[in-house]
Amino acid sequence: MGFQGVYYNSVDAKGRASIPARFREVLRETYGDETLVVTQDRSGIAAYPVSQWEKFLEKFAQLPHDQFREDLHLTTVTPAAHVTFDKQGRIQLPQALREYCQLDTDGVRDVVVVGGDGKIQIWNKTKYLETQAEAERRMADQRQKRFELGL
Amino acid sequence: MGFQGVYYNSVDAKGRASIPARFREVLRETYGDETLVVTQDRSGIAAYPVSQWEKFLEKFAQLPHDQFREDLHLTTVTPAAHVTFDKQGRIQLPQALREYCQLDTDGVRDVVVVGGDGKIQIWNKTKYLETQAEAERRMADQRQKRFELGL
DNA sequence: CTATATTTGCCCACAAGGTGTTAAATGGTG
DNA sequence: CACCATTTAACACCTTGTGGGCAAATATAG
Repeated sequence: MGFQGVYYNSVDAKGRASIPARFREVLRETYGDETLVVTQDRSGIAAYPVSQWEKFLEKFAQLPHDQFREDLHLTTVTPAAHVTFDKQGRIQLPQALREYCQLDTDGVRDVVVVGGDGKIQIWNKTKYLETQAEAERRMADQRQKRFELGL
Repeated sequence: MGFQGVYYNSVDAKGRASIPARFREVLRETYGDETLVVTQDRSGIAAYPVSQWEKFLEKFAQLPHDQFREDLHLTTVTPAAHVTFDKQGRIQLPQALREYCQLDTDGVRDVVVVGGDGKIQIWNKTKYLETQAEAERRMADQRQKRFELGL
């Protein structure tokens, strides 16, 4: 099983984020990795097992040199950083990424760590709740579709 | 017969909720499951027998990558957690879900556990009563429809 | 190039949260 | 009213997250 679940955590004054023990376990056991690659992702941070990230890089290298590749390079490849865990299971988030998802700024410390298969996402909690609320509002009109899926 | 009935229960200080013995029985005998998958559902928590949840996931995987799928992923797939019963028939509700349905916060402990076919719903009791009252108000205008159904 | 500040990593200790068990309370049923 | 099933309370134990101190590394200023 991949990364699964939503966890409310916080970053400390030094910009360290705790990654749920469960996720660390999956990282080791499913991916055999000890390291994550963190980068930007739709106003949040995405963290990938290194092995997965490397697979992505190979595909990326094959891309034709067009606008898409350039944009992807700028937004995703360039800001990426390899991070390792300290003894307490925390990773150090690069300052650039913290700024990018408006952490840090005036005492914002609450983050939401979300597992989505193959990757871990780290959100500014406020942003997460807003995004979620919007999605929910849109979903309200889709009861029939939900029902058809067995929910 | 599926899950049926309304039960007023409570969550303990650590966020565990008792699931009615009747429901546990149905879970075992009708679905052959020992585990539930809990997730968000319209400001409450929905709990599905794992087997049902897996069927849903298969259908979900087939969906085209559009807005609806993304919203469903964010609100339903992502926050899901597998939970098992302890000796007393309780399940541990993840913190994120408790917060989502405003449990826990300032000593709110009362929940309503409702059976709806194929799933179990867990509501904040206050919210449940409000929702119920609204539904009843809307129903007042539907006497004809009710009559046609033989009520 | 040296001195001073800032960041980063490492370690410890504490607090909060989760798990399991036992015992008491509650509520339905005969 | 008494019995039984079931839920709730209380407790101890373990895991996990969080904050702080300190030293090494890096950056900044003199």
